[in-house]
Amino acid sequence: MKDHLHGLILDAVAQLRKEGLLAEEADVDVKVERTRDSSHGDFATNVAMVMAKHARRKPRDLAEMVIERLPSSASVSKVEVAGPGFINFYITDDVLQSVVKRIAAAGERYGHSTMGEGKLVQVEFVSANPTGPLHVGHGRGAAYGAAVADLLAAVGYRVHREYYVNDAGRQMDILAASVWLRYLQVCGEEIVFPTNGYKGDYVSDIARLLKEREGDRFKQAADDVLSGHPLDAQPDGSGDKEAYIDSVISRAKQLLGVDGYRTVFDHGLDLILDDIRQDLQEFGVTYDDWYSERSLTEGSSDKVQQALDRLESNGHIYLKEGAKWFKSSEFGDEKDRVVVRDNGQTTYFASDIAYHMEKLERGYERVIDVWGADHHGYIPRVKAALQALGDDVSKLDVLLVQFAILYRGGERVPMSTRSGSFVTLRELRNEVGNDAARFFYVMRKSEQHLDFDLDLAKSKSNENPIYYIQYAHARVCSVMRQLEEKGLSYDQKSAFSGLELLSEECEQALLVALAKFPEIVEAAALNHEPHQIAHYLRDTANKFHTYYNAHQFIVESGTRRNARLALILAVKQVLANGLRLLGVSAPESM
RNA sequence: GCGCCCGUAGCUCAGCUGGAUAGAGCGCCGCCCUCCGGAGGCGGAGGUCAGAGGUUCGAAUCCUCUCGGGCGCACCA
Repeated sequence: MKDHLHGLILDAVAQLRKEGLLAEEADVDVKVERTRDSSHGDFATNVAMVMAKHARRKPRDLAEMVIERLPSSASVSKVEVAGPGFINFYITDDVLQSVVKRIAAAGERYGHSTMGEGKLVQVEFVSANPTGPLHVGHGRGAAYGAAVADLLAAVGYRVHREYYVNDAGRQMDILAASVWLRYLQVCGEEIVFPTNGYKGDYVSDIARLLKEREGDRFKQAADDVLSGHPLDAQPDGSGDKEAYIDSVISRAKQLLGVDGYRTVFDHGLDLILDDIRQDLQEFGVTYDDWYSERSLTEGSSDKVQQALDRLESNGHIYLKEGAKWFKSSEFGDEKDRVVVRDNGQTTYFASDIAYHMEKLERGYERVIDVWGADHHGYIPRVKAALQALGDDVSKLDVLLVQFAILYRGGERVPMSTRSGSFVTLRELRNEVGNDAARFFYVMRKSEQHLDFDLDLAKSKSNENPIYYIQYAHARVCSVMRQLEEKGLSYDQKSAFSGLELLSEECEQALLVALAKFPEIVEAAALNHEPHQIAHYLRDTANKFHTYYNAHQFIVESGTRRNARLALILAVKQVLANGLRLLGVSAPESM
């Protein structure tokens, strides 16, 4: 419809030019938008105002001139000048009501489009280190990333969902060491646990399972394991927890041997990864690929080495104090970054360069990374690396997700990862349910801090937006059940022949809302803003509830009854489609 | 100190990439069930869009500065 009107306007403008009433140039941005207020018609354009200066005429006069030259259209019932010079268009009732038919025909595909033309897009999200269960912060990334991916798929992109598994690196070594030390405790050794180890109970669970599976084969005497290290951090502030844990790790590697260490390491990794995978799946979040960091260096080709070689041959690497540095400052980063440490180990950043290089090699039209906002400082260096490699940086979009803060009884719920007292995603899901969790996570703009009110999410009342929307859906279902109980049935043919009966104000408002849905989905997808869907659904549910209170659907007149039922069935369809894009269920009854 | 995000109703937030009198929800006040689920609806009060400049027909929206919050600035991941 917008495009249709846009065409009409351009025709009129062209006519004005032909008549010499308008200069040739004037490359202006003509917009056709939905009006916010129905007293302004259905659509409005700003042509007259943006061209007024050029035409040296008053906006309102120019608007009149445009209107006079507007080709006639069967879908437009009225055109008028308003306000400072807007041209308002009124759509015919026929066009307005036809949305009901479109929705019935498209069903669960209503709102979808082919705008993306099947182009490949990759969305990488969550990608939390497999050093422990997901917590509520990861949950927001999961809900947001999944919604962004689903939205892009809905508008016609081919979406590849990926989780980057950091199955290498120091954090994982710390996990392996933590598991092993707990294992030794299970074996009866007296082990003082390192301050910097992973202290969560899950580590002990993993250790017990290791004992069950492997028996005593990894057992070593506590003295051999813990003696001769630098001092661990002490309550008085002395000691160095980092140096201590690193030393413990190398002792573990030495005592267990390559194979033994790898077995312990992978035992922990696999169990945690399985847990994460299951957690996400239960949350309705699935992936096409779990991409292993380790696979970048293992196997036939070493991607990290390739990336570094490419940077080096492009002259962007230099040596300083025994380490290899990437000149990222030449590409907008605030300073240069180490890619190979003086001990010969490549850094996490080096892996990330290789990973992003590899992503682009795979031929995606767009590569989207969803990161926690605390990683924002990392963006310039990754982009710098891609640029230095000669890749097209503009293909990479990094979306940041701010933290979610939980509130219970008006009080902030304390969260601290290291102390082991964090709230896991699973705990949250169990407490408020998947639907409320998915919805609350995306109901705010992603770059906005999220106050997650646990009491509200659980409450079954009008205060809770998720119940409000789901209730609207269930209410439609309930009406249909009621219809059946009265021995009546819905007749679509009759309904479609009587759509002109949908002339009540609240019916018109609903029709407009339903017609807007595809535009909302498109905007939400392109801007990566699932919260737009959440707000739209709330608004549409409200229009439905208003309708419900004002009018009876199951009325005597068959045609009117069917027309109204057609409308509320369309509402039901749109609510279900919208909720599904957010990963939320649309219950038939509650 | 430098960089990123954010300051809109008492509270939590929208504001469609510059448009018409700034919108919701909660809370507060007052109404609405002989009727399809009251887990609902309607109305009211409540705002100097943090502040100051600028850009233009027009600014909550874009630019600059100031003030106030959050986060990040490792040879850690």
